[in-house]
Amino acid sequence: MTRTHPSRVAASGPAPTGPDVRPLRADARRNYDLLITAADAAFTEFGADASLDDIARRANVGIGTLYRHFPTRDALLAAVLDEGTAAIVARATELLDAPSPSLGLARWLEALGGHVTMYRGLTEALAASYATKDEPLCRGCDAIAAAGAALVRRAQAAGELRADVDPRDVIMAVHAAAWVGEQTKDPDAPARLLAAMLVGFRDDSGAPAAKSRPRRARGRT
Amino acid sequence: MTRTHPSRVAASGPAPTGPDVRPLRADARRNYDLLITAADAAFTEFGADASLDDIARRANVGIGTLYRHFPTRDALLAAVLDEGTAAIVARATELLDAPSPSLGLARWLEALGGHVTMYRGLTEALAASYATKDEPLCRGCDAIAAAGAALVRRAQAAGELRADVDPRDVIMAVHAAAWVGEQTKDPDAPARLLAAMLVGFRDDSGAPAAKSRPRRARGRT
DNA sequence: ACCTGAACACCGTTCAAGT
DNA sequence: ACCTGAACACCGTTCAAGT
Repeated sequence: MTRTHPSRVAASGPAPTGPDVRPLRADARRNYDLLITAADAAFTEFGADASLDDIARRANVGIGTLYRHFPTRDALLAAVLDEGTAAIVARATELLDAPSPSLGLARWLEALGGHVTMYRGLTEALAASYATKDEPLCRGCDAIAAAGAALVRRAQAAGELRADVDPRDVIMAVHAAAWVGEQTKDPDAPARLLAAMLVGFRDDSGAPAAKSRPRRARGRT
Repeated sequence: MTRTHPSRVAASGPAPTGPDVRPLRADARRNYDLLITAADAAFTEFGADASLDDIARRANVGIGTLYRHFPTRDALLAAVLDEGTAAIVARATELLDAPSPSLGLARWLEALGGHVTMYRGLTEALAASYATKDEPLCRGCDAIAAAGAALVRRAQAAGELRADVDPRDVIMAVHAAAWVGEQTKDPDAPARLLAAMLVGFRDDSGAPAAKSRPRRARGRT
């Protein structure tokens, strides 16, 4: 039983409508679609770290075929998210016409929060790829970042947001709040924390200089 | 090469100084200590998801012995963190005497941020256990939560923090900022986000009602 | 009472063989 | 050109056999 995510756009059938639609052989195209559908179902049921073997099995496709189409998990995830990414970007341009800049921004951040929590564990994958560019998953990052930046700058121009706030911080705030939502049982915690950050981005009162010192540990490869 | 974490207390030798120190056979005790030492090294080098096999190998101990002493990864993690947890709690009682309540709180949150980033990936493990109680890793959670709550209430009593702020939200804010620090390359991002949240917790101006709707996905078991 | 390590289950990834 | 699935490497966990 897969419940539907609030931010899911009416699944208009799997469609590789990316900018790079080179022609595929008929069977390859069919397998691509089967994989997208199976992946969406598996990610929905098990989270962003669902078994790739299982996805291939659901799609009635050899595991090698999955790897041929999507050399990495992130590539598959990116493909599945394509529609949602496009929807978020479109929503941003809509909201640029909202009467209140800050409210328009808030609405968009709400939509973005829904998008990055489409699958359990997705926030983490997205945030990580957002940091280390050139990852396949970050294919839509620039578009989303640009869309968000436009809304942020509009709110800043209207004096409804501090001028020195980095638009990327605002987007990161949504990810952080979404992450909290995955960790805690309190369904309102993400909203409270995001609201607090937005107040902090708006008000000019000097915050106490609380620094957190993240550790730069060596990766395990 | 393992770098030293800023918040690491001078490693005064591995010591199971927990409240439940039932006597162990000499060899068992020795293995316990070897495992703690090896685990700390492995977690430092590879993060909180270091290979348990590798830890047992480093300790010159069978993998079964590791599981006998620490039935779960979280149990091992909790044991390794014991010293740090005690230090954080002690620091809180110290800071209850700080001249400025809000500054004392800020200093403590700084220390807490260091603690939860002792190993890469630790923030996530801690935050998750913080939500779902009774986990072994959350052995020190109550103590830390209580210590933080005292500092929060002191700041609230002094009017330096909004009265309706949940102390757990403040602690969660530190975790969220620490998580951001693990995702991004920008070393100042966690400090900026935490500062913003603290301003939001202090100021009374109604924030735009930006809600993020977390998804309650079914676990994979 | 405690230790050991083989055995099992599982997953990701590659690649030689097929069509 | 694309598909398949066996093969490999790796990891977590258990448990029968040992001391």
